Amino acid sequence: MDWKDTLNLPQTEFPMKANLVEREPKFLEFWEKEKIYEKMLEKRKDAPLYILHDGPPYANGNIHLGTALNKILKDIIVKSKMMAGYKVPFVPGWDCHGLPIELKTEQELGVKRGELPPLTIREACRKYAERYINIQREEFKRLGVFAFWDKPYLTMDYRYEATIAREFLRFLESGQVYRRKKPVFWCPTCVTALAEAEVEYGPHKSYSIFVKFPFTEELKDFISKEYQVTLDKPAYVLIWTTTPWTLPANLALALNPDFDYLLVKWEDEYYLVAEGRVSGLCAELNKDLPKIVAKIDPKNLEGKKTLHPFYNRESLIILADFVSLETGTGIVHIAPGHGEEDYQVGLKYGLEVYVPVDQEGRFYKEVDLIGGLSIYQANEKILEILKQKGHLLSSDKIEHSYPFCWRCKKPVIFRAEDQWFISMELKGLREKALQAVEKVKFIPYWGKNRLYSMLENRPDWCVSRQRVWGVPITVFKCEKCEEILRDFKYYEKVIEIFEKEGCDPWFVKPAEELLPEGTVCPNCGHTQFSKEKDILDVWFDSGVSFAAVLEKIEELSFPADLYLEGSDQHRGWFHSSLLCSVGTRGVPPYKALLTHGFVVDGQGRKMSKSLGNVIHPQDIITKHGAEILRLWVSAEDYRDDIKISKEILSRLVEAYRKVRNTCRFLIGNLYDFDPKKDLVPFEKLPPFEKYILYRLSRLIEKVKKGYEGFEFHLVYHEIYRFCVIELSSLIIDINRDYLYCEPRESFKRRATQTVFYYALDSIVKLIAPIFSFTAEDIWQNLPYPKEEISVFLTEFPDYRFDLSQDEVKRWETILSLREEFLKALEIARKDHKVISTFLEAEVYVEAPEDIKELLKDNSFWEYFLMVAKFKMIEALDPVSEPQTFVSEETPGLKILVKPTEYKKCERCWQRKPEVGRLPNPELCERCYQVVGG
RNA sequence: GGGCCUAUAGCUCAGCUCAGGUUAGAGCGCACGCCUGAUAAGCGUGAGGUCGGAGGUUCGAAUCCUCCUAGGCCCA
Repeated sequence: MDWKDTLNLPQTEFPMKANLVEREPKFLEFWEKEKIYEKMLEKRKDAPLYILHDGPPYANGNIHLGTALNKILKDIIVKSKMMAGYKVPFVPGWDCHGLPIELKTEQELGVKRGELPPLTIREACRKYAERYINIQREEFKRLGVFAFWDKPYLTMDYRYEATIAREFLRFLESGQVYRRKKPVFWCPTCVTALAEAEVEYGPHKSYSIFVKFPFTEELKDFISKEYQVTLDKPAYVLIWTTTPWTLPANLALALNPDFDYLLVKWEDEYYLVAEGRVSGLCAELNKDLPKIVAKIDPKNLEGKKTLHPFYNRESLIILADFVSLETGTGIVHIAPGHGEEDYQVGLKYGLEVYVPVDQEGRFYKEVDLIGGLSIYQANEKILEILKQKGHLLSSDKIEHSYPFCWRCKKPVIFRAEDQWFISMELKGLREKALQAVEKVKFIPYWGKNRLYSMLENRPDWCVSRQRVWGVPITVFKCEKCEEILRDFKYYEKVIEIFEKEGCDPWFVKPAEELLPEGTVCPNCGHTQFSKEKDILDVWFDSGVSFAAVLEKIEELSFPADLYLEGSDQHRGWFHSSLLCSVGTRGVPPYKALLTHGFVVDGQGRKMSKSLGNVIHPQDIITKHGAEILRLWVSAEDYRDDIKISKEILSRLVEAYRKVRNTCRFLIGNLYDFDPKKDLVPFEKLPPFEKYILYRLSRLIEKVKKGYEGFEFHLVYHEIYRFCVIELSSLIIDINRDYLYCEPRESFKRRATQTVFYYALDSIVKLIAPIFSFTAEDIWQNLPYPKEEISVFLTEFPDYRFDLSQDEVKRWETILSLREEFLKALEIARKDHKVISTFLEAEVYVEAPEDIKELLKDNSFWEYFLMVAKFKMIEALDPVSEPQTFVSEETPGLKILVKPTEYKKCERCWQRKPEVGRLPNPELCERCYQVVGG
């Protein structure tokens, strides 16, 4: 007969193949239909709040692996915190305003800047953002992310726009905002100022010219007298520049006060250069070493003047620390209107912020010689003029790193414009921000250092943009005396309008309709006011999200427990949020900051179209399922860069199958188990089962700790390892005989099932934040009554199964002895070929005194090693028995494996002495009893 | 060019930042073998690392210091 029918084989509908790609949407549907996330929150309505505040992705384009990684990490936190007993309302957001969308929209409409009225563009931008919000929302949902998808926050919501304006006014009113001409990155193509974040660097070909600034008579005299030299030939200060077009704006020449300068004679002319550059210059200019005429202390020259190389005016000699010896002549041409450092040092010397170039990069008509030319045309013309005047020493071209506009990819320039700034100093914003950093917890710890040094060094925040898709800088100015209205009372009406209609009206209504009736200038009594035209930097929009979201939405609270973004956000959102919050509330908007790295390919290189190594989330979802993406996010240590490759994915797929299959085996063997009545109390369990449960409680401990410390890769590895070792390779393999062959109700079988029950119950909950789809799949297939309709409505297990230290040690020794026996058995099978399966083996062992005690229970070891016979004997002789295995790990341990003579029980396949001697010759005693003779 | 970070077996990670100390661990993959009552499964054994490189401190360094190389983020 076929004894198979008498066994308790596993039974389950839970499929081995997950078919994730097809089945994931069904779980998404289930979660949505059953409102699982809402129920989670409802269930924890009185639990302590945990606020993870979503950093808004830009509402443009599809999601990529970086955004997917970010949202999955957040989801793992939302779910794990919730299952650890917190209430975690997660409101997703989108950043909607800004140049990229405005440019895209113009492109789609086929128009250029300014060709359409602001409201038309704004309307189109709004539609564009909406479109991508919907796309991205679906993509995020597909990842299995739980959130308030139906009520996200959008920076273009009317109420949000009103908040942005209000928060700006707080800065204005508190005296932290000023307007000043200042060089900023300026894109002449897009005709706008750019934020630092909107500029990218790349190689660029520029001129490389050496220009002569003639000494004034006064300077000649001074040097002649002071240094006892006769300047019988023309004398010049020599400078090097890559931007000839900035020469018309030159107002000064800067020397480093710490360098020595030389007056040298080359051919028939005198030049002033830094001593440290002379030999370098000779090489570059292909000249012989010059004759040194005098060594000059730059401090003596401060305040002296040269002539401009082609205009009839002078250029002031000044001192500046930033002048270096790396390139050029050690003397820097200063144009305060066209460079940040130039501007800074210009302020110190009281230089004018002179800008002869208009918004589109053309010289103003009234500029001599080059009026009306673009800066590129001017480059050529200036070279010509310099040559003509004999003031061009050398001209060449070089390739170097240069800033480009992140949208149009064209080179940008530095150009001073009237801009609005939030001051880092006026009200001590920098100091307050630095102090606030001290109060924040950083994960990893070095984030603190990074944010700190950025705040320490950053310039004032230029918040104005000359565009329309954004929130206006709500400032009224008296048309007569130019007084700015700073008091909030002048703006209450506008804010109210914004709340109801958004900020469109600002662009079309006259000032008097936006101001409270009867407003008069507090300074001069005038009644006519003008509106500011610029809009706010988008970083300000997202920077005030704490005010628009955390403070406004009832379920949330300020400050947040956690902000979680990529490491670039130290200069982005982490930074702007901190400034906005500290500047208006005096405290940081977050208690902790968590940073992750960037997604790179298998070789650690960044993903780029040009390298052709880009992987899209969609590729992985349609091939493996979103679950694999979630595993990837959890398995990798996000503090470093996060690698992804085909090999990494295939390892994840295999790990996934292992976990799934292990759970499937547990499910299949619990089909007749009712925890209510069949559960064996821990104290009554046999030692091995107890040990496994002890290991399970250690796992639970580690996993919870892993979640708490945001170390998800440890969670992943620990759970995976537990499935492989403790479950699959140990108790499942060893106790399989009990499950299949012992009577259903037997103690041995119920004891094993008890372990399975605890293991399955724990694992399904512990993996849920990561393996969300699969945990739900398992939950829906549990063979016993479920406590909740979804695994997400449960909490992490808190079983504690303790063993004494001695008992744990004992088991560790038993397991290492087991490894020795397995080695011996494997050698007997593979090398000596005396057995083919361990079930056929007889094991004889000679043991050292200290472990004899552990090896004396023959039937335990027969069960534990799954062998036919186990026997400890006094002495084994490797000489007479050359097949004896001598342990290296455990000195004195010798093992001899022999094939058994016992016959195989046809039911349980174990070899037993009594097989053949019972009424049923095919069976062993146990099986004979079980099948009832 | 500057700031911060990373570099341990083919892959993913432990160990290492603020305590330096036995032959550097795990799982997967790979090779070989077993099983065929988890079966597009399962079990076993084995081979893989001069801890990115070079110096230094120390009786002793994957762990501390310096420099270099490669890569990432941010800035110029």
